[in-house]
Amino acid sequence: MEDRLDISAKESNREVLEVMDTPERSKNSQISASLAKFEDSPVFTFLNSLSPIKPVKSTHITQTINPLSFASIPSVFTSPHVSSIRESRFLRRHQLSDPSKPEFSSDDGTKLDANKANADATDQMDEQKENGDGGDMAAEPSFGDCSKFVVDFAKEYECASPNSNLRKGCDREDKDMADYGCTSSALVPLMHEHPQRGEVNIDGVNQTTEGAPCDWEHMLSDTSELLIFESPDVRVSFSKSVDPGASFYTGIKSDMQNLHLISAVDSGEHVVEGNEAEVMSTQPGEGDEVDNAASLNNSDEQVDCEQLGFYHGMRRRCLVFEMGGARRKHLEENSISDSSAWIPSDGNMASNDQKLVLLNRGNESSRRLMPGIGLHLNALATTPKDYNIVNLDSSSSARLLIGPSSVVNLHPSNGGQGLLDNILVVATSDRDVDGLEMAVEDACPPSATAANEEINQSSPKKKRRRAEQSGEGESCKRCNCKRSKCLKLYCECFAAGVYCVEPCACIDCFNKPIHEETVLATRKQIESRNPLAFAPKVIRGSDPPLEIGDDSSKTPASARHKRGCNCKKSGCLKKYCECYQGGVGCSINCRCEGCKNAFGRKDGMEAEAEQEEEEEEEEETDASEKSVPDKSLQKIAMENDVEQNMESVPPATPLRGGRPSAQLPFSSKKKPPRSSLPSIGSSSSSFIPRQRFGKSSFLPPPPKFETIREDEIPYFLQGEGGSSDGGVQTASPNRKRVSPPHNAGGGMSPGLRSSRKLILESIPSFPSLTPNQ
DNA sequence: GAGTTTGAAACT
DNA sequence: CAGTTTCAAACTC
Repeated sequence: MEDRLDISAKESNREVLEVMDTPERSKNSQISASLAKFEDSPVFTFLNSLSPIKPVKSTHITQTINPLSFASIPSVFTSPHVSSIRESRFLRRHQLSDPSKPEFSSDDGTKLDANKANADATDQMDEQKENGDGGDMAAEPSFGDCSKFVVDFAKEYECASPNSNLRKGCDREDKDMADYGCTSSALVPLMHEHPQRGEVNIDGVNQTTEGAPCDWEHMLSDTSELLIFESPDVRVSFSKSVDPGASFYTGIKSDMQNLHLISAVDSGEHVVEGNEAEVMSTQPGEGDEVDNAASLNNSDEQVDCEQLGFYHGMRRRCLVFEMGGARRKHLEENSISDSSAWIPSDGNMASNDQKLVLLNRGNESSRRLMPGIGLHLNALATTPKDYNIVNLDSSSSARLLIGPSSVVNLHPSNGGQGLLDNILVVATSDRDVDGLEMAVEDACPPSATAANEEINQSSPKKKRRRAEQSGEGESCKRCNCKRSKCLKLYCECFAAGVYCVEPCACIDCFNKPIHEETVLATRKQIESRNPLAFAPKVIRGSDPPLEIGDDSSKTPASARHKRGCNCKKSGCLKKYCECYQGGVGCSINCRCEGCKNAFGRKDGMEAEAEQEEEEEEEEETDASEKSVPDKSLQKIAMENDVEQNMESVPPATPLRGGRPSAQLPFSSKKKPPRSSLPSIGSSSSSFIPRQRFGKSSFLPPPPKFETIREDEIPYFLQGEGGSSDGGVQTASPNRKRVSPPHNAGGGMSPGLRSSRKLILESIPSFPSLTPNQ
């Protein structure tokens, strides 16, 4: 009895002494006295009799208690229920706990807090002692303290740290991490470093720092894992009550944590993250983003921060037309910075990849915005489903399928580059992403294909050769506007939604960040006139061309120019033709005459067209068409031969080779009722390859325009497109014939091609979609 | 590199 | 909405 009381009293004193001083001592003495009295009380005696633990010396206590504590622990780890309880406790503590143990954390702590914390701890211990429950109870509380530590630390930093605001960001994250130590392993060491701490806990439970520490460490380690693995709730709760931004990031973080869980070796990290999440969740505003971003990866936080800063510093060439995009952009930036940070750091490739993916996913899920059409650049082209993690093998080649159109291989060796590519790809698929592209590579146009190609060409200079080679440079917009001030769609840059850059030879250019307002205003104006003005011009259906036309095979991936061309003389065999330029075949939307598009002629050409056309148009087209087109075709054919094959696309050259006779008929005059638009349902399979290899598949012109998958088109856009298309179609002579009903598709989006679409739809492209049927 | 051709965009 | 003009890219030489 005596010993025990003494011990406890000493410990209490010690604790208090550590923090406070004289006043506490007197208090302690008083406490001791009171305890002595209490000792004599019948209740105490009774309790003692009940308690399996006998008042023994500290050494004994240690021995006895450890086992007990362990006994309790296992249950905790194994039982979800228990864990949940623990979680609740964790949370509760979090709420109730005072900012505590500053002494352990760092200099930031305040004395008062420390005292308070110690006092609490002492009290707690006393209570435990009084309860006479030296076994599980004792262990539990102490254990709770551990978690409490974590939480408190976090909280402390959040609330108590004088610098909290100022230090938001890298420093802070860094420090927090370090101080908290929050990895399980770190946490334990912390205790070691502060014997007092150990005493505190020990008092009620396990007295010494000897021997126990190991167990503790182990225990804590497990605990940390528990917290992370079994307490998703905790993380979630963290994000609550936070500003949206913070929540958002936290959420992402959670995801990331999950990912980490999968691959991470160090469980401790999770604990840290948990705390981190909490901390971050409480931070308001912009800081959150920064902090979160910085802390996306504990191990990389520092780097991330740097990266972040770096990235923020980067100039964004893309036009930001929508706020929604802005945020997303932010995220992407983060992702990029993270990834870039990872690149150098290497070892984390795997995790990095994962993170990258997560980020993207997070973006998509949380901010899938389909704002204005204007952002066509990327936004329209992306779909969550498109973000697939094909393979996250860090060791060999992590393969990420990011974005609708591209599959990128991340070879460790390739490392940075690969990652970058991925990022770029992602960017490509995302609306705001152009910013990324720009940042990394100047101003590559949205077209996924082009982007990929460009990107692959490590040298930025390569992009510029647009003038040199028609085929390639296109991806990067470089205008040469003289009179439009680059504020009209004439300007490729502007049309692409990017700012003009150095390589541009434009005169009097207003399409620069400096004139952002002007640009935005102009853009708005244009959009008001034509909502689809900035929308992707090419819609890529994922399914194989459903078009039945003879030349159907020609059209790769059933992609179509949204509006269709209006070529009269080029035979759709030159870049004058937008369809051709976009690497897609002409469709019913086209009003072209004498279409010879190597990628696919107008649909209608087939049946009806042929008949009528034969009659009407043989004359005109023959001569002219053949002359020019032939060259083009030949060229195309060659190109196709070389590069094609990537897709299942039928042999290039379809057009001429396919049916010369048909050509004539093509003349624009009549279009078959069928619509050439790709079916909505589409397996991205065909699509992806195409994208990935860009021009490879069909050849010549790398798509000049950004493309979007039809199924990805937002409703409003579809409607728009449909109407607009329809409008155009109806407007054109050809169209009139067809005049597809907007809603012909039935439930389908209004805009898409009617009749054909209907048919296509009936054929389930996606399993997921069909289930209903 | 200059000039021509072409078709989209813009305008009336 | 049709016709015309403007524009800049694509193309040719």
